Amino acid sequence: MRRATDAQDHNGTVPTKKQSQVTAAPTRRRELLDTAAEVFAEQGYNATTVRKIADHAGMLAGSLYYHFDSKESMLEEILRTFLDELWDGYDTVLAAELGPRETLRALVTESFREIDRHRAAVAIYQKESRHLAAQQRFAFLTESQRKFEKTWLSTLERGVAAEVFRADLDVRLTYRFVRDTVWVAASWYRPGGQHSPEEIARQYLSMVLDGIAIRPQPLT
Amino acid sequence: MRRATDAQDHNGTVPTKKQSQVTAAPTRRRELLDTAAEVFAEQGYNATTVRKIADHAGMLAGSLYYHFDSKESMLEEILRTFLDELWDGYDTVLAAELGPRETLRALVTESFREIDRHRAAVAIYQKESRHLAAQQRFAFLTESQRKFEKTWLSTLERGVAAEVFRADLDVRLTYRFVRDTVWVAASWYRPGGQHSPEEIARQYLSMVLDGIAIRPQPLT
Amino acid sequence: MRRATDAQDHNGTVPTKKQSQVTAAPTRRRELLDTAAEVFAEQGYNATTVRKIADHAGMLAGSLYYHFDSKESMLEEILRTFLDELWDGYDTVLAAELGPRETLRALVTESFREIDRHRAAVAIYQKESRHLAAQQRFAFLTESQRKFEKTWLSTLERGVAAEVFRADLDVRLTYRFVRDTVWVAASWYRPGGQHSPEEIARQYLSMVLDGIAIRPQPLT
Amino acid sequence: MRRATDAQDHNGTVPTKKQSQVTAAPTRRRELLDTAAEVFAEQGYNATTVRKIADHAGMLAGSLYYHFDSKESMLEEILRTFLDELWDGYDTVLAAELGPRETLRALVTESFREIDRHRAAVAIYQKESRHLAAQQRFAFLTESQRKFEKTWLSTLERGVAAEVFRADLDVRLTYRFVRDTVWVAASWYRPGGQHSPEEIARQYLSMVLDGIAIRPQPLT
DNA sequence: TATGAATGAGGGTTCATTCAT
DNA sequence: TATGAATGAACCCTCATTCAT
Repeated sequence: MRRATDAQDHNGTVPTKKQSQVTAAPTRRRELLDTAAEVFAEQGYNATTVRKIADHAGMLAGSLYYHFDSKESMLEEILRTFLDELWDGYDTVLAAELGPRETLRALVTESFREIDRHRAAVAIYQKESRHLAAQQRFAFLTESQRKFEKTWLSTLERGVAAEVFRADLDVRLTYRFVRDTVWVAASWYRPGGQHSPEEIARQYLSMVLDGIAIRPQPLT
Repeated sequence: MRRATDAQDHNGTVPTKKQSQVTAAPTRRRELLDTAAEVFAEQGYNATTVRKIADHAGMLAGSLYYHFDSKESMLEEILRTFLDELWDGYDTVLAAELGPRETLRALVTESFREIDRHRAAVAIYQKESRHLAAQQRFAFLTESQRKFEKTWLSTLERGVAAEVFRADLDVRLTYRFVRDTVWVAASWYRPGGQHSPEEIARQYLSMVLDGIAIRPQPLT
Repeated sequence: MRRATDAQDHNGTVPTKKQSQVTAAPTRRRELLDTAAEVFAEQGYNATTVRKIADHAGMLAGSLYYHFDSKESMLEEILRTFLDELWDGYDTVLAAELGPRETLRALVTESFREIDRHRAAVAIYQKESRHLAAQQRFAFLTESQRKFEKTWLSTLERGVAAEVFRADLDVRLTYRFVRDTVWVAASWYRPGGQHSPEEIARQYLSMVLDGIAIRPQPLT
Repeated sequence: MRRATDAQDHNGTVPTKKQSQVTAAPTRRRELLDTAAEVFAEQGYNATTVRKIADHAGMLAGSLYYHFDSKESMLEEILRTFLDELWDGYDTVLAAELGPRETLRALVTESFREIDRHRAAVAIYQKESRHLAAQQRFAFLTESQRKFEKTWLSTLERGVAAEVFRADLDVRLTYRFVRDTVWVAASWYRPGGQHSPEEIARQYLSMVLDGIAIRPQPLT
């Protein structure tokens, strides 16, 4: 867990209380990162020039280097911030030690909340994480993914053991199914739309758990 | 002649439907496109240099321009070829005028077959189509997407009307759910793996239709 | 900072009519354009590499793109600036509504002054305008040429009507004769040489009007 | 006078009688050179790709290399052929040892005949000779130019001495005036137009010798 | 004689980055 | 903090040329 700059550690967990910090710097930093994330998400990391980010932020390209070491460090900070917060949420859920079905429900809901909060970051993660993972600097992505997989797989397995989830399905396949199903939503989700993250979570869970087909009425 | 031919021998022998004449030119063209698609899929279109493609093909960067107009035209041909074939398959399915449930089953199965055949192209489509669609040249992507949406939505609606699919779900949400669920598979699918496309389709359909939860045994 | 400044100090201090404010930017721009024009004129536009221009300007090739959009846009600006100034001069002459002979004299003199001021641009115009005119971007060349032709032809015709110019010559031929005769001078003219533009104009006019042959003494 | 290929010497003087030679080769060679010259003249040597020439000739770029060593050798042969023929004509004129006025008349007429015969070559010469002259390979251009200058200057000087040409003009200026005046005609001349080369020569000579102004009627 | 395919040396251009002000 | 100008590496692409067939 090398960190490019020290400043980073400081605002990793300042999401809800904004202006509380006296120094304006972290706020500006966050604004710039949000701007960058938005552009990265829309155009792709590679296709995004530093100039475009600067344009959106109303400054010149060179000026960004007063705030950040490099384009890549911006990307890193965006993804790290997102993942840190995601795991805060997940860890809280896991700490509650609910049953498998409730755990799954809670994780999915938490995921949609993160999509709501970090839509851009999630979209970036989706598109870029695979080839970024190759770089040493982004090893934390791989690590997070591993934790992620472990968390979900074990939840699913607990569910199968408890006869809450079907046993006739390939667990890895199910895992991918659930995982993708949730996260890809970031590609079309627009915060402030007609569905709240919780409402979307409810519908998704309903589909994932019970399917989209009407069940044949059993006997009656 | 490095990796190119490896990927080649696998799905390279598709010209069964196209030109029976084994003219060298089209073959070489296809080989190069397959190579390019592989690299595009792995590293992203923007991050892929023409040089890298040429390396994989065992030639120099400039030599590619004997066969193609530009890097972009390679991308275009890759996507077009894929979509053309996809719609061949879909249209055949639709022409059969099956019931909604069977149509959905057939479309999903066909989709996984396309993923099997054009994994790289699908992955590229997934990652790049959004921002490519802005360009006039790639307008066909938008058009295809529109047809796609219409096809799936109407199938789902027919199913709801026929009381085959649940009526309590937002249809657009369901559409996105099913669509994404299927296509994202391209991001992890590896042809020649332990599951055949049909087997994966079967399991996916089972999850999508009936959910992953065990149904509370009625009566007993 | 090699040759650029040499050529500069010579005709570089022209901004008397433009912006009195000595903002650095426009000056730099002009310096670079003068450098580029010099190289274009000497080696031909196509044979001139952007790197050569940069070398002459004492910078790297890429740096030119901070100031200009492209090599072509440099060419465009060079030609446009020249033609704008040329027409400023011509229009002033025409506005004076002199007789045909005086008009011709004034136009020729003005032309040599422009050659003196914009020798490089004139040389470029001479060599490249024909095939540039095909491009939409350089349509202004064709337009200027049309105005040019109209101006000269009408002056000649007025002169013929007024029995100042010979009537036994093909007017178009005469037009080309005068036009070429003047402008080709740019190919050998060197500013600061032994003849001032006005002196050259005088001699040229003498040849054009009265010929190089000694007239048979008419009776006396 | 180095020559790239031997074949060259053979068709230097075959212009009028085409198919007389048994071997078709030289004819093909000449055709290709004519094609090349046309394209060079229209688009400029540097802007002309070998492919364009080949297109015009109905073959592939590589095939030209069966006939010629290089693009540059084509250019060389085009210019050499033209200059050889030009000097044939000039030398004939000079051998006649006419008076200065008749010599000038004959040289100008001969020049227009060459323009008629080798329009493309003349245009190329006009545009490219300056920067080609720097290359060792094209030293013959400089040499020819020197001879040219000597010929014209001495003719003019003889004329001044014989009180046939005006003495009040700078001879070098007059030389350039006459020279340019004639040759630039290649830039607009179209063979087969309404004026024959001889007719154009006559009018040009009239302008050059007597001017375009009406002489003030002396006494009467 | 001509083709098809490839080479390899640039050429124009982009862009992340630097740095003096 | 931000700007303006420049760097330098890399990128896409072009093109004269080669060569086996």
